[in-house]
Amino acid sequence: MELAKAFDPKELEARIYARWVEAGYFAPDPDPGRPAFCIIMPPPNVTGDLHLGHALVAAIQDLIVRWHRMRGDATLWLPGRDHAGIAGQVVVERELAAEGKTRHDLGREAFLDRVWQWMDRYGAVITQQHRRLGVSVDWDRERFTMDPGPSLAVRTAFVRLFEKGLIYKGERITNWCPRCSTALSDLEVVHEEEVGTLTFVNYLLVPIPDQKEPASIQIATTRPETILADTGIAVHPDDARYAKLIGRTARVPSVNRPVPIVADGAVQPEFGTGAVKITPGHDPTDFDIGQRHNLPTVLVIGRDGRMSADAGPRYAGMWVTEAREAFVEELRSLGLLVKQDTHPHQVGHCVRCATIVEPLVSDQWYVRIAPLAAPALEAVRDGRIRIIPERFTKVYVNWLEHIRDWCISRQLWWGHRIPVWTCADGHVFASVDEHPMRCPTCGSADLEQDPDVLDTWFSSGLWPFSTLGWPQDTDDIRRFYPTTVMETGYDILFFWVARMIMMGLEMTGDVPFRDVYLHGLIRVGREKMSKTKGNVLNPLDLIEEYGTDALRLSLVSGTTPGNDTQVSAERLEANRNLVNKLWNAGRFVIGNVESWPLRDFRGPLPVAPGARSEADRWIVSRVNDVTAHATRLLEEFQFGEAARTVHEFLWGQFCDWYVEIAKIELREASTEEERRGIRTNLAWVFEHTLRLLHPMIPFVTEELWQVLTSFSRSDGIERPTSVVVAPWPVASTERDSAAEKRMDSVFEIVRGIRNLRAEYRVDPGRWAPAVIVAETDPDFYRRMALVIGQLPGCRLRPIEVVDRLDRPMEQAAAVVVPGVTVHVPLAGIVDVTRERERLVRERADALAEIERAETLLSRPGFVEKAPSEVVMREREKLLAVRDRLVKLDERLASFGA
RNA sequence: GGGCGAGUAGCUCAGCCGGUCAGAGCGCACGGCUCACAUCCGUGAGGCCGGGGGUUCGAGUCCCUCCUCGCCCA
Repeated sequence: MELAKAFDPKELEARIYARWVEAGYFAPDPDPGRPAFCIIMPPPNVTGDLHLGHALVAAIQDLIVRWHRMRGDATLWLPGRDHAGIAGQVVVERELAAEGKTRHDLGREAFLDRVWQWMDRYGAVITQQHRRLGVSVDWDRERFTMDPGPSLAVRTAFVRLFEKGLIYKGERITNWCPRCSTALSDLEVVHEEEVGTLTFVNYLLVPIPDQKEPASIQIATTRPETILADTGIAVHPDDARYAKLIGRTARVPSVNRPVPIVADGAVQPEFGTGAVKITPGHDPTDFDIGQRHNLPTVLVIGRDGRMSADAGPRYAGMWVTEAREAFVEELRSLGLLVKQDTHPHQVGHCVRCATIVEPLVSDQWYVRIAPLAAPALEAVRDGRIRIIPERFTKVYVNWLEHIRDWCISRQLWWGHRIPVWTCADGHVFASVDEHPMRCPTCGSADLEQDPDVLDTWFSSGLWPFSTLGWPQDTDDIRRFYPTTVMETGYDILFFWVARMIMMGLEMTGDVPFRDVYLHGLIRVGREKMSKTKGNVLNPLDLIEEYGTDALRLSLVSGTTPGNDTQVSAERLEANRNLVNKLWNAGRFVIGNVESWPLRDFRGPLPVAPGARSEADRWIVSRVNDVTAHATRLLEEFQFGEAARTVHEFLWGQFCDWYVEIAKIELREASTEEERRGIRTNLAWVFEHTLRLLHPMIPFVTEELWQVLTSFSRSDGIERPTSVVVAPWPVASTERDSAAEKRMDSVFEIVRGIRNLRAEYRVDPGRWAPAVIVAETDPDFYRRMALVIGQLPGCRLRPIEVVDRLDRPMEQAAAVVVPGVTVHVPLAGIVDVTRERERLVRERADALAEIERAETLLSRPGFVEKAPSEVVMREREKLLAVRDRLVKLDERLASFGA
């Protein structure tokens, strides 16, 4: 088998993915005995290409899903797409605009046809992109929010809420986007600080004949143009300055409307003058105050963002900002303008188009949210749903405790049409039936459906169960609901996660998922990635350049739960290198394994005891440790740490040490039996590593796994046909601490030798003789001598191993570790003065360490209060370093110091 | 105004329940084409773990406080 010298992802990714799909690995195992594991993928908006954020979702979820599949769970990862509501309509409108048309030119039906065309086209693009990312989703269960199933779920949910009285229509203050020409929910308004103007205005009071009272009251406002719609003035009830004015009547400037001065606790006495104008028609807070005091509502701004006819002929038709200036001029001419101060304040913008949102009263559909929020709070508080990282629980709770009713109607064409009809006689009813024939009240067949559509997030809220077939009682619902993990970005905790929990509990009576894992946002440089900033990295470009595995590894390994993460060329390069390292380690292993008696994936291979060197036992022990460690980290959702753990094992232990040692042992082995033992161990360890890495880097691991296992296909034993469905490794043997201790000592010696050669600038090609004085464990060092001498950077030959030094070693440098001293007589190279300096330096280090340990051990309370293992470890350390000090002093003495 | 997060080697960041946790990658310096890999190998330099106070035998790791930056909510 010839494997390319460098890993080339392009050639094999598509081939491997196609095989996976064809083999049906991504469908959940039908065996009812297996535990069910399910993730519903957050459906990407079908408005354009996938960006890196989607790639992050794919990488993390695929990691979780592949891991569970390998653990033997019946695993379902269900993919989907979202119709994107406003965003979906906007992209098509933009396309139309390029043709000089608006949606009204086409009419509702033809426009919707155009949107569907777009959705089909981009739906296919997104699917293709997901395939490139290697997602192990069950494509047969893919869902689109506008499919018949999810649409039926939407109508069903709506009707249920409607009939329970939890959906109502009302004239309420609404966030209105004049550009999108639709209502928005509170969440779709983003507040940004802008420098505005605070305008102070005098309102004349209607005089009371006998009293000498102030003639006017002064208010402050950031929106003077809405004075035209004022229907009241409010002050704080405890504000002594205005106590006497409560109940009086003031006249609205310009229009001279008489309005009451009311007391309301919502007024902030320290803001402005402490008196505020009340405009229920155009301000949410004022609307509430107006409700409390029965103030009428006047509207002076229309849905197009211009002043309406009710603003009077002088202002009608003006843009709001124009009217503001003009009206201030009028105030000035009336002598009622006091002053204007600059004033930074928060201004709401449409989340989609950044247009300034106009709060105005309009007739919209709302979900009465309190009855839904209470159980949703309870589910998280009592632990039925766990949010990871835990700190977001507080954010979630805080939001739900202060939530307002949810405006769900949108004045759009694209989306789920509100399933409410009105008959000719004015009876209003909701119906699950898409085309009800008659009014259930009067039987009239003259029905008209509400023209509006629902907020996209309404259908998203049903996603964990609408995708599984709800409201029908399907096998999937029974098996996979509640789903197991909801994995998504923390930025849609409110938009989506909270609503799924509310809707799930209301509709199904059960939580929609057990664990919510929130990942951070991808940043490029300092900034959040966004199309408007133009810093969007296209994952497909990165895949072209670095390969899918490297991209995915960069995304998961750079990740800490809930924290934002940066993607950079350096990181991608580093991970591409890691993938290539694995590839080449694979080439080495595969090149050494002609036939591999692979018996059992779960247990350790039976290996002839004589063939098992300390190195073999050490690396097996390490595998078990890293397996246990990585598994635990995955269970804790610590994906980044898990990736780093396996990385360190692969590169820092397997490649740097075990492979290098194995090369030497293979060369030096005297029997074929021994060689087979080493090769078997190499293959065993490497195969384990491939499985540990597969959820993170599926392609390269699959390719190597296939080649590696292809050697063992002729023994008639049935095995997994892919690493995708191979079992997740189980740490099956105990740590071999004796082997680990011995090998650690070898590593320390080797590092010392390398350091010594580097420091003396010994010609790298030159071989030097050495004497190993092993006071402890001399037999082991006799076995290891050839290995030590041949490891990269050592070049020691010949090596003599003795258990005590019987002659003086002059002109030699020495590496001193506990129990062992390696003398390297580098005749003519070792500079006596330098070597003495080096030893003095090391002696100082040892002394410092001794002092540290002694101080620690003698500190009052330490021995009594610290755990005994810690104390023991420190004592051992102290003994070892003392021994080292003795050896160093002996060496120094030989230099006459 | 409330809440959250971050501040650790030149850069980007890990450090879970306090006790080799002072680390990784990149960068830098020096030396190597060693039969898996120069997308590599070896060696090395570099950090009062934002400031101050406290708890503890022991604190990047817990508590308080302050400073800087970022985010969310109102």
